[in-house]
Amino acid sequence: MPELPEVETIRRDIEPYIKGRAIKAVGAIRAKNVLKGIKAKRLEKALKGQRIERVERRGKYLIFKLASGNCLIIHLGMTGKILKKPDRFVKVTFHLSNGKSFYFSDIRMFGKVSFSKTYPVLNLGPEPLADDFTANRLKEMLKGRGGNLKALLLNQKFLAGVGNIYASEALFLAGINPKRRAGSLKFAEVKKLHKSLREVLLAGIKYRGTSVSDYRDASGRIGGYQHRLKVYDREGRFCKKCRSKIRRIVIGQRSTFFCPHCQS
DNA sequence: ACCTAAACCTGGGCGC
DNA sequence: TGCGCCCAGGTTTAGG
Repeated sequence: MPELPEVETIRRDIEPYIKGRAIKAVGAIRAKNVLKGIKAKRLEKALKGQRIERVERRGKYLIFKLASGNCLIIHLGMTGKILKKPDRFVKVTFHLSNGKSFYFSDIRMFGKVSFSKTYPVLNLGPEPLADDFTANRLKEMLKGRGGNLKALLLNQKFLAGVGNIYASEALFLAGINPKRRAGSLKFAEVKKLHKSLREVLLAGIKYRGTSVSDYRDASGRIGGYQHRLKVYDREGRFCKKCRSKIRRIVIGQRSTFFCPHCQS
């Protein structure tokens, strides 16, 4: 489910709700599959009494920074949610010192909850919305890459936070065919792609994420960007620019949507 | 480096 | 109603 804009929306929802509060207790229900590198008992022991200083996002990861320097790390996978009110798929419950709680819920259990004594090393590419991600930097990153461009945009070690929806949308906005070789882009195209990536991610945040199926914010509400998608999930429908039919192809086992006319 | 397939899971939608 | 497919915002691993 959640790509950079969805994770950022959740981060902004949850930080003021939990900031400065201590974790009083941790509950785990059928959570074995979502706890990575730590068992429920040890996680509770490690977190108990710790004050949450801030919530950061790196790529698609949420990093809950604790006053001790320890970190709670959550990746939402495909269907993971952070909720202020529980639903029937809650796997881990975090009870806070003020009597409130927040919940990690996940139907498919591709999400992961982990703990680190220090700030985690996540091995991710640059943050697309950071100032140091420039068109020139993207040009250098693409140089000599022989693989498929759209597949590369989904590679978190290449660029952090872009997922299947925003990759298709950015390529449409840039007018670039998803089947292109990554290293074949001319600088004018690199500049367009750079701008488009930032534009679609910022718009995704502005409209509080894309709910084509499971995504919900921390209050359980749907996002708004699904109404603004230009190509994703629009196979067979008319391109909003040129009225051609949007096509769906598969690249690297993932659905990829594009306009064959605007992205020739 | 790069590609493919499969695996991890559950639930919803659709055709029959 | 029900069964059997197919699909899904992600990541990892194995093998070629």
